[in-house]
Amino acid sequence: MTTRAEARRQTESRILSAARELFGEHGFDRTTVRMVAARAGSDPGLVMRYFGSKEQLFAQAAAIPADGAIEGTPDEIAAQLTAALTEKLADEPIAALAALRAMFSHPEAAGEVRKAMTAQQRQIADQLPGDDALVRSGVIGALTLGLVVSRHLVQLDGLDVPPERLMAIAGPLIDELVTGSRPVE
Amino acid sequence: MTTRAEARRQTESRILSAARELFGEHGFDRTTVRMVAARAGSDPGLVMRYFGSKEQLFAQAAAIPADGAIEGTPDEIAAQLTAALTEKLADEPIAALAALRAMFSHPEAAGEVRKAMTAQQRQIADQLPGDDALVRSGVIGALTLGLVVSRHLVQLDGLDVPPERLMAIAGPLIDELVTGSRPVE
DNA sequence: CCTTTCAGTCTACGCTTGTTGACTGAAAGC
DNA sequence: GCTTTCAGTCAACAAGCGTAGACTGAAAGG
Repeated sequence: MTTRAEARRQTESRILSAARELFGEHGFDRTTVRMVAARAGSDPGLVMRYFGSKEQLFAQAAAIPADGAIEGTPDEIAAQLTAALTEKLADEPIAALAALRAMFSHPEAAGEVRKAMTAQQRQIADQLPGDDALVRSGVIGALTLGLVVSRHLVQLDGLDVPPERLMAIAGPLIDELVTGSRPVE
Repeated sequence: MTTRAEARRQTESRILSAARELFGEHGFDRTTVRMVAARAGSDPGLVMRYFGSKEQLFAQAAAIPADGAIEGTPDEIAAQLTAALTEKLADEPIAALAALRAMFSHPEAAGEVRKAMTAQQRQIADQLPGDDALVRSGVIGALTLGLVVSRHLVQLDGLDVPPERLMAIAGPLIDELVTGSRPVE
């Protein structure tokens, strides 16, 4: 027996999943409410009733999953950053990609991405040595973003290798950025 | 006296400029033919007649400006890459940004970006030492993309500094990627 | 059992979009 | 000077969009 409340919860959840998938695949503009409803085996009108508007549906579907706080000694920070990046390179981070996608076509979402990235970046910078810590942690963010986008979205040739091989190259860069050390000349 | 041919050239050029600006600002989907025509002081119908379709207009407006071939010894390559990145960080590369923006909402454009990046990346990899040269040159591309996007599009806090300060940090990373050297432990 | 509630469906609206084609008037060609 | 060409304008189109609201039928509640 399916109660009414339960049916509703399931439907809402199916809609949200479909929205996450489609926003991740096609971005905000090229995803229509009708597409979401169809994939969820539901109805456009129902989507509107449950989520208010396409805008609000997006806000819930593409809420940026906050990376856990990163803290500790520089060495520990480097390890955590490396682990987080490895994970992002391994399986497609749908939600994060949706957010990035949206940033480029959807002004409001851009603000969200900026806020999320800035917050994390400041938090990291506070724990790094050196007077250009904020810039360095910004470069870490840029490198991370660049790698994720280049691998998953652009599907750049050379990056189509196991995450471990990528990290063998990117890892030392992160270490260097965290500690502020210089490479051998 | 303005000849007819000259007037046409000027109009096409105005349309193309407006398209470049608007595609760069708002991406493909959120830029309408009417907006382009208005900014160019022209007419939507004329835009269609001259460029065929919005799609073709975009193709011409956001054609990715091929970076000049990069070649020489590893040291020379590193220098050229550094110079190119410095330039990209200094002034907004509108066309490239438009292409990147479009990539997130427009699958076909992603293919263009892939082609352009892949070509350059292979060309560089051929001249680098080491057996993981292709991966390293891919990471260089990712780092470049990440920095440009983070600075100009996300407008990330820490990266809002003079290009020289950024390059003081990113430059060594590129050197390291080019030569395949390891940082001091 | 009868009424109320509410998940889910269907239809249609107003609007914007890319695109087309008929029209106008001035430059080009003879 | 007369015809042809063609840059530029205007109005309208079909299609697709987000959204609203009336409707249906089964579960909930007394």
